[in-house]
Amino acid sequence: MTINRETAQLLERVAAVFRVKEGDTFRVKAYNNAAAVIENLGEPIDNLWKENRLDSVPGLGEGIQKYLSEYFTKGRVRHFDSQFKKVPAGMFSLMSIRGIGPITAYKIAKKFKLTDEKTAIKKLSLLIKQKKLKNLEDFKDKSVLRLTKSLKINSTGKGRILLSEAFKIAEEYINYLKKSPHSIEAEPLGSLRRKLATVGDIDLAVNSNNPSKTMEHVLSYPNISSVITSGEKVSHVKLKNGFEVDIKISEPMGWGSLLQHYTGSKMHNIHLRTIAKDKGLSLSEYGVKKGKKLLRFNTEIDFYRYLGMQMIPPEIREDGGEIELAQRNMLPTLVEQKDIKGDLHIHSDFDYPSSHDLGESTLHEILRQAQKQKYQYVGIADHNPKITGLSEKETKRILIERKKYLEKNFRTYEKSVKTRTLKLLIGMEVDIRPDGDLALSDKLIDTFDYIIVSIHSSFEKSKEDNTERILNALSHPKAIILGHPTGRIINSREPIPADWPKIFDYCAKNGKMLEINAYPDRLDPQEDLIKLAINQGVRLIINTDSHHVGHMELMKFGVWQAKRGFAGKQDIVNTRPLQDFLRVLK
DNA sequence: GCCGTTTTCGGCCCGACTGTTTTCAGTCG
Repeated sequence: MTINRETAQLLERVAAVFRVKEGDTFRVKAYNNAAAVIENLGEPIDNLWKENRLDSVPGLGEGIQKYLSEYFTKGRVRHFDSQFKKVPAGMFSLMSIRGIGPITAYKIAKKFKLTDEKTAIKKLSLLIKQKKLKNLEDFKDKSVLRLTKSLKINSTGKGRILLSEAFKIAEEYINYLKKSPHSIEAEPLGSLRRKLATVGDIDLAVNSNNPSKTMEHVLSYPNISSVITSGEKVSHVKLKNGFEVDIKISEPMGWGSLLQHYTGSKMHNIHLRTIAKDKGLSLSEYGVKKGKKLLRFNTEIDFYRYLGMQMIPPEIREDGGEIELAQRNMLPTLVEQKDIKGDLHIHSDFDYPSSHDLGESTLHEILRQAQKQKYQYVGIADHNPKITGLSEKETKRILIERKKYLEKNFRTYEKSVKTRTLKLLIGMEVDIRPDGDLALSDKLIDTFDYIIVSIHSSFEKSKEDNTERILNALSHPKAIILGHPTGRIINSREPIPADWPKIFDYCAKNGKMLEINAYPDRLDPQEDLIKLAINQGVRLIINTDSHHVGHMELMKFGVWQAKRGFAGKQDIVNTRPLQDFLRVLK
């Protein structure tokens, strides 16, 4: 569990205790809100604490900040522990089941003395089998049935998944939805539409002239394994692959409002509502209420205009300053996929004793794909040869052979397609070693057009050490790109700590580029760091880190990540045409 | 507990769906 999830869960639990033990629902809301904010943070919350930046997070006030400090220092919070003593611990695991909130969880856990988190769900299943749950007032047959269903789903349910995975599932469903004669259009909603690196539930919307017929179509999707809830406007289903999908239906008149409302984020919408309220308006998924009159909106542009601001692109609707900019008509024009003119981080299938994994596609395949994507330049950046067991002389021989291989294949490619519209750059991705040295001698590095420097080992080093390592690596004149800067692997490796403002300052002053790595389980760096880098004047480059020709199409994920960091075309170096780009490279 | 270009007190987003109910509480997003 990541530190952000762990911290969010702690606060959610405190909120749950307050919910069942006290009447103050606003305090509950404050804790839940703080939990949500932490969960969606772009960087580890304990990093913020270490740097005394907790007060920069909206939703964390004096009180919760104090508790968090105690938590990170001592590993526990006295005040929280005393709250937890008031309830049977089993209630917390029960809350992970859909349909069970704090109140139901408490009721069940108390009645049946479920004091152990680890066994509570198992015991609940047993109680249902033994038909003992009906002993609980309010719990009639239908409730038990619903619970049984949820429990079954719970055991096979999945957590947050990669954007790329959610995207694929959503795309298939959307294609199906569009086939209904009554549907006009279908779109993703929520974090999927905002292009968050990970997605919890998949939410979709259909614009329809005949909602009831369309809902029938929605529920007839062949990949559904069970319908969890279904109403006339909203249904929630579970697919055969285990993923849950929410589908909302709107008539054309209210399409813009629905799309806007369910795209969120929650914090973005709450901020909009406070603005609306000041104008005497009230917002909902149906539109804007002015007194008793409901104003509906066909498009999101109309909706935002009515509130007195520019249309805000979904990718930046996180209440991270976008609303204030939109009100002043100062939103940046964000970078688009069509702006990208090259990709400098591609691994080829040239076979040699490499320090890390080789690519799987030939140069011809890579070049063909690059042309398909209308690129003007392509950079091959294989990993450096391994450092143990190879003499400098052998390494040199490998690199010469590789260069010959790439150049020769490039020439035969040009001949075969009879065009010269593509420029090949020969680079290399060179490891930043634990001590900050590069894994290739200066002399050999000089033979490349450019190198990308990346950390591939010793991820546990301190913030100071990492900062030194990176600055040292970037000091080489050919080291112009810092590859996957934080090294995070989503759901498996945390980003490394480093003094990013200091590193960005160095990059800005020395023309070094920060890579936005488009590979879906990296999407590195996170949006907050992209924002910071742009503010410090750092040049960015979006690369795919392709190890297969198919990966080159993942560029869109990097573009979306850049957008989430408020990046405009001018901030991204590989939007520049070839000659311009080559000047920057020098 | 959080928050403030009317406020350091007094507000705190809004609605669908479900189950068990004749008006609502709990849960979810």
